[in-house]
Amino acid sequence: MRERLRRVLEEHLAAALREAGDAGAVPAFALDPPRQAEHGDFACNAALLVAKRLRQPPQAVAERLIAALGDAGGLVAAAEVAGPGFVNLWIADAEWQRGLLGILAAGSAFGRVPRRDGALRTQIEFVSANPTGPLTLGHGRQAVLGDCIARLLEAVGQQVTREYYFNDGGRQMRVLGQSVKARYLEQLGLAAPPPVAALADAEAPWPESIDGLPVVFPRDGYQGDYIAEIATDLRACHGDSLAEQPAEGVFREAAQKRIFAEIEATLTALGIRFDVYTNEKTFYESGELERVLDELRGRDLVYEHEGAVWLRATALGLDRDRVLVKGSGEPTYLLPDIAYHRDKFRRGFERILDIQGADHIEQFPFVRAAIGALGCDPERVELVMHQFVTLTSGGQQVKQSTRRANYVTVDELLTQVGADVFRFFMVQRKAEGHLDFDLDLAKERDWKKNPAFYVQYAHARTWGIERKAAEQGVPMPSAAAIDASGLTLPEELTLIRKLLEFPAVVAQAAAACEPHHIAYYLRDVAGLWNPYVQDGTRHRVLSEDASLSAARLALALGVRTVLANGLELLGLSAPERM
RNA sequence: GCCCCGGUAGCUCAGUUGGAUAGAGCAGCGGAUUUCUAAUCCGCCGGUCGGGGGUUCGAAUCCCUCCCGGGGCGCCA
Repeated sequence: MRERLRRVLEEHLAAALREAGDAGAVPAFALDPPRQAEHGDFACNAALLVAKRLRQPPQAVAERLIAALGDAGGLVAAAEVAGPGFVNLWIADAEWQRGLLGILAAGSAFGRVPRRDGALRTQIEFVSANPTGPLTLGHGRQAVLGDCIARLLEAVGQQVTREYYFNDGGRQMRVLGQSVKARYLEQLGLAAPPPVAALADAEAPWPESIDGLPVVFPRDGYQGDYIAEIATDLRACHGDSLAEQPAEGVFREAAQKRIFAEIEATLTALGIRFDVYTNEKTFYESGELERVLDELRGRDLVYEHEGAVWLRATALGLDRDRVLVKGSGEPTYLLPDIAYHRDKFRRGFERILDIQGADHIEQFPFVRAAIGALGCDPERVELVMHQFVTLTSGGQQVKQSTRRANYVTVDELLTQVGADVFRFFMVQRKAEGHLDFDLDLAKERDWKKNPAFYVQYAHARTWGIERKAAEQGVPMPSAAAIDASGLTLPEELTLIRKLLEFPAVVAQAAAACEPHHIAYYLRDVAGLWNPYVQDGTRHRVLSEDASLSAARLALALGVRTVLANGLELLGLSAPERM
């Protein structure tokens, strides 16, 4: 409808410009629902934009535009010039009613509009946590954010691959193995646990031994309880027979295996499935690291300094150089990351999206620049950055400390609030801002207060009405033969207008990779629908008037369609009753 | 010191890529209904958009500058 209107306006503008001897193109003008309902269904600023070129005051241009427009073939019910030269347009009721039928006809496809720029093959990498411990709230936010962006891109026609990149070698995992072995030895009475005070404070003295027993727990070890649990499991299976085994072997492997299984279980509980898991080790084993290094060297982007191999990033416009291979001969994370990103291109992805926490963004420009130097188009690699999550409970911020393993995990929160609420809260803020997770509000079970339930309940209500209709023997309207002309109340037309905005909201959210727009939009729809149903004294959906009842049932189906499709985009369930 | 991200109502945050009188939820206040310390409905209050300058018909939005908060600036990932 809006596009039809836009085309008509464009024609008239082009004609006016031609008449004035201006051969230039029609500028891109706004045609949007204004903030204030009194300003019409759509407001257009075109007259303001071309006034100068026509050498006429904007108001006069607007007047002429309206005169030329007429009723645009029954589309427009009224038009006015307002303010400095806006054209406010009112759409005929019948058009809105027709629009509702369009929603019902499209069904689950409503809002899923493939964009003109085609079905890109898109790869989206997120979470990518190494298996050293349970997922934290920051990971949780990234997991939900990445998955929702993937859903949005799919909705506009892109072919999305969800990918998780990890490293089960390297220093982190070495320390993990050492941590588990230390707990194992402690449980067997062969080692002493480090004092609590020393663990809590990085500056505190670290004893070599206590009461004749050695302290083997690493200074920078992983302190979470899950480490001790893994050790306990090993003891249950193998008794004390592992005491002489190296930390690198069975300890590290057992820990990695179990922790990864837990991460996958958490992601499954969140409703997230990855298509591909890529291990950093792949690039070591395939010799790809050497090749990348050689190619960079061939472009004079590599040099040696103090025993290390450096990337000459300053030659690529960055502010400093970075180490690719440490003096120990071990690559830093940067080199495999470059190899990995090139691999993404080689696998044929046309668009590459990295979701990263604010602490990792420093890395991105280097990868991107290096990729560009290797002949890949850096424009195709995009970064979505997100800030951290703080947890508030009882008006107080819950202190989180990674070092002391004193943090709330995704799992813990999921058992308290459930996946739907968790997802909604995580995706409801824009990514670049800090997210304050209000635990009290998340645990609130009153649908009126908890925004996730508020939306879901609005959906469930459409089913409640359908059940009521069935009880009363009122048939649901069949999509082919709906007469929506009875929907004339202002609140009904407002609702339809809102429902029809959905495809534009999806398109915008997808284009910007900003799923929070969907969350806000759904709350708005629910905020119109819930009071409409609640206020049953003024207008009941089901009444004596059979055709009016049918029209309002159609409205309920329209609301259900939009809410269900929107909840799906956010990965929330759309319950039929609550 | 340098880089990135934020600063909008008491709190948590939106603000459609420059549009008209800046919005929502919660909190607060008032009224209505109501058989309980509850619940529901309606209404109200609430703002120098961090400060200052600039760009233009028009700025929360774009540019410059300063202030505040978070994160980063490693041969850790």
